Amino acid sequence: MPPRKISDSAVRRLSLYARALADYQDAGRSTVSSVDLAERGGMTPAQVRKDLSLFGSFGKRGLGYATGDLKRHIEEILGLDRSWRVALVGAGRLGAALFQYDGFRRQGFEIVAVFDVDPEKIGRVWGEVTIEDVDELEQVVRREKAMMGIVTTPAASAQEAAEALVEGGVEGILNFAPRKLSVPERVTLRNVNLTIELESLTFALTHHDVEIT
Amino acid sequence: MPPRKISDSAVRRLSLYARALADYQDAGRSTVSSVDLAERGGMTPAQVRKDLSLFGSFGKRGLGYATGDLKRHIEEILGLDRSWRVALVGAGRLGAALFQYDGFRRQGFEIVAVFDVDPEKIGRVWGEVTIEDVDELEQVVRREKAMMGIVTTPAASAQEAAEALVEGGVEGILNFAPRKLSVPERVTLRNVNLTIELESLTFALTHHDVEIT
DNA sequence: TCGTGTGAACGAATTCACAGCG
DNA sequence: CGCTGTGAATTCGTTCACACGA
Repeated sequence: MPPRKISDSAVRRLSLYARALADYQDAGRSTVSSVDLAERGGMTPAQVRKDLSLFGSFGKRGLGYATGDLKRHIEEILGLDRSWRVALVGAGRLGAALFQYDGFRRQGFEIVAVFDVDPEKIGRVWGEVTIEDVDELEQVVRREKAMMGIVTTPAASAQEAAEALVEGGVEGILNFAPRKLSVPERVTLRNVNLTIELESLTFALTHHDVEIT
Repeated sequence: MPPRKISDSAVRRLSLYARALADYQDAGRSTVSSVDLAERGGMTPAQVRKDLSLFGSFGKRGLGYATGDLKRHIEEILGLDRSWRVALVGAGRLGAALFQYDGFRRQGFEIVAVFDVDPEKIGRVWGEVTIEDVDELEQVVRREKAMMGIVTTPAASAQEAAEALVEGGVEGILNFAPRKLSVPERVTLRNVNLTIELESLTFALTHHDVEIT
């Protein structure tokens, strides 16, 4: 039922729908229309319907979508109907912030291992996990069966971290280091570059007259 | 010389070019081709040339682009040839991580005020700034002439934070709260949603056979 | 009637391909 | 020759508009 190919932006919109549906559910709405979802997420109703129709026919004509039903469908599509074991490389401030971030746990992301190079940090206990030496990364990741890795190391060590994660068997990496990583084809890579986000703002403020699409 | 309109992705690529150029400069390369820049940033040479040509003719045929020159041009285009005063709302872990983040300072982003609601945190000193009460936000932001704001509050207080920032006179907001913010037309808004980044990964891992474009 | 689902139309962004200049 | 700059071609994503079913 999923299509052969899909745009990343469509996938991200699914996440937005899931969140909006959770809110509607909390508000006691048993049914929502594509118009509802659209204004909630800042897109058009047609886009909502198109996105959803890629995966099936979840709505009822004249009525809309059943809130809980659609939410479950989307969560299943996104793979959120299970928990995900995650390894975190880099126990700096950003790593700590992500480790604590409640939104992750709530969506079923479980950080099962944390790594750093700093002897000062190795051995410290964060909640249920003990910070381990990156030298142990591959074997620990394999032992803990982590499927995804998050890289918050400095740029210089990010590639090394990624390679160890791949060796350990992760299938996806979320990279916060400002550096292009090379990973095998089979491993999915997503980058978050905080500097670029701010620079996209400065461009807009520097060129108020330019429309950014 | 800037076009009437430009895609956000093109702007973000400019940031990537700037970083790549800095690296080439450090490596002593006085000239780079669109092919060099492309493989460094994971795009095509044609795209690099198209992006740059939107803002001028910076290259020499048969030679390529002068590294330092092009870097300066791009930094000017992005507005990085000056410093930016930034207000940070939310002194939690993520706020702390961003406050410390060296990449920001290096690009000329200066966090000149930090706010929180927690009486425990208010009054604490972070480097050069003292954490202040969000009640003071508007006047402090105005006094400090902050042009941009970063929101790292919980979702529930994010809209309020954004409104106070706008009242204080900021022209751009970078929002990390998982919540759609409404701001006046003239204010530029960028969102970073960490959960969506991870969910975009879980989708990919759940549908290995689906090509994500 | 209301709102979905979807082929068709549109528009935007990327890639092609080559003329032109150093 | 090598590589840029750019119109033309193409691909991709979004929006339109309406048939259809509840």
